[in-house]
Amino acid sequence: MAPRVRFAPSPTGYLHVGGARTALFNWLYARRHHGTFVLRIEDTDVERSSADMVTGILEGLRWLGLDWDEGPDTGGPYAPYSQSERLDRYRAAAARLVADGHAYYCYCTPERLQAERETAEQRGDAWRYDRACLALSADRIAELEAAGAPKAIRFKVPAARTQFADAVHGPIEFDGANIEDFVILRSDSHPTYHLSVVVDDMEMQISHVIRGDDHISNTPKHVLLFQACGAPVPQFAHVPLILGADKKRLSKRHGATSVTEYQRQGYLPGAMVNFLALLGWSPGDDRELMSTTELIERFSLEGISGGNAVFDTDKLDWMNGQYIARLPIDDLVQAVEPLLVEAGLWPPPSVEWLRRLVELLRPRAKRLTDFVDLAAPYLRDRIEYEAEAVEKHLGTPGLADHVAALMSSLRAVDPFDEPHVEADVRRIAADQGIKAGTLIHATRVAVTGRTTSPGLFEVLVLLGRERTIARLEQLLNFLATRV
RNA sequence: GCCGGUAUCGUCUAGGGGUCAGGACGGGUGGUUCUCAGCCAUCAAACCGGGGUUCGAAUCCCCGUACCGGUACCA
Repeated sequence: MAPRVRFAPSPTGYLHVGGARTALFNWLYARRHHGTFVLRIEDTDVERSSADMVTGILEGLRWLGLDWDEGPDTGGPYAPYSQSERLDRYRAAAARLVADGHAYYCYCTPERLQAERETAEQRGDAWRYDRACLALSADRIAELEAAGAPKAIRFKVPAARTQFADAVHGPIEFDGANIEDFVILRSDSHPTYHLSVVVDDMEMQISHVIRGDDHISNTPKHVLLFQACGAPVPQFAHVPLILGADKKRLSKRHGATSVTEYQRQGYLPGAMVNFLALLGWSPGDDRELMSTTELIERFSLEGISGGNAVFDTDKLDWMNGQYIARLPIDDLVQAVEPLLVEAGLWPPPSVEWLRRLVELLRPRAKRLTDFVDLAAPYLRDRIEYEAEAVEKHLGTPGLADHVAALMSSLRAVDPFDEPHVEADVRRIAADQGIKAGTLIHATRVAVTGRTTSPGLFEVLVLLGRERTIARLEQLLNFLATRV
């Protein structure tokens, strides 16, 4: 049977890279096995959830190319896909559990529970709910009801051991004695996470639950709930967490954590997906650069590592550079264009010209945003000389004469292409009795203001004769004022 | 504290009773060259510790340690 998996983010924040990876693993699994990828919004925490966050999460997933078959916007056979619209189902399920004897009403006040925990803590003990309300007499219950006491519903955890098979960790077992009678329905009649996930996974026929490692200790509760509801228990796969460089859970302190932020910083979605896929998963061989199609073909739950993984920005940068290098040139130009516009580096002389510029700059860029700085000298009229460039390359005695010689020679070069321009520059250097490198470096400063650039002859040809000469002239003026 | 998980180069990982313990990022060195980047070559770099089992353990078992997660009327 085709698997049904789901990604169930809670819209209490943006799409975190950890969440994105969980979504990716689910998506890859669904696509690999021709199953269904369901997107469900877990917004039972009304206080902390917001519609904007939902929008942001959907946008992040779309940017990564993770499309869902059923979800809050697309609908599907098990709609609605937002938990806030499914509250009646949770209440019904909770009532059923009470009726079946799997759950019971609890009138304990949060204050009392809190106090118990604190005193236990002081003794150094763990405190689990003492089942006070399980033993309530009928009279007492009537009394509480008459007084209108608020009541929650707790699940009656059996004493037996609960076991489940985890696709990445193998068999995991918990002793019922270590699991307290957890609340499934709050006194305000909103479900807790445990109830809502299970009810939804059950109703939505989810076959595989692929989620973060941090849910392992919740899983026995969920297994118990599935069983109490008489539903089949899905296959679980708990994927390790993503850590920062200091091995702490990845957070704002470590830099960007939201996928939107990575998008803004100039990472390509393909690179992001490839990188995330390799964080905690391996195809089993040495392949690193894989297209989404390949990822789908090779993905398996067995390939997921058991241990947490550190998010290595250096490797992401490398990978992004690889994707930039392989992107079809027109796509790359299109991606860079808005950044240049935004930076006021617009318009270029022509589309072909811009394409050539991007081609020259491409191997030097790790992120799309790098193009802005890289391209700046070519898209501005005035060249500003960097101090280091002046110091290193403009101090040659008699440089003005050499530059003047080059300038007049360049006026006559025909055609103005790389081989001819190169031959010309080298000839002038020889005529002037200086090393070609000296003239090349000075010319580079003239046309870019910098010490580094793509190959000089390519740059000169890109700029064209007129602009090259204008910039050499600007250099001459600069040299004149400096003496 | 208790419960659960994890442990191979700095990082992501492959492998798995006998291997030169492989790859990638990052780092070093060299080559290409007008610079930078890229590309190519090359080097350094790891099986958490202790006990078993075994002819042989990094691999299997036990213990310990470290790290991570959970321990809510959050998700």
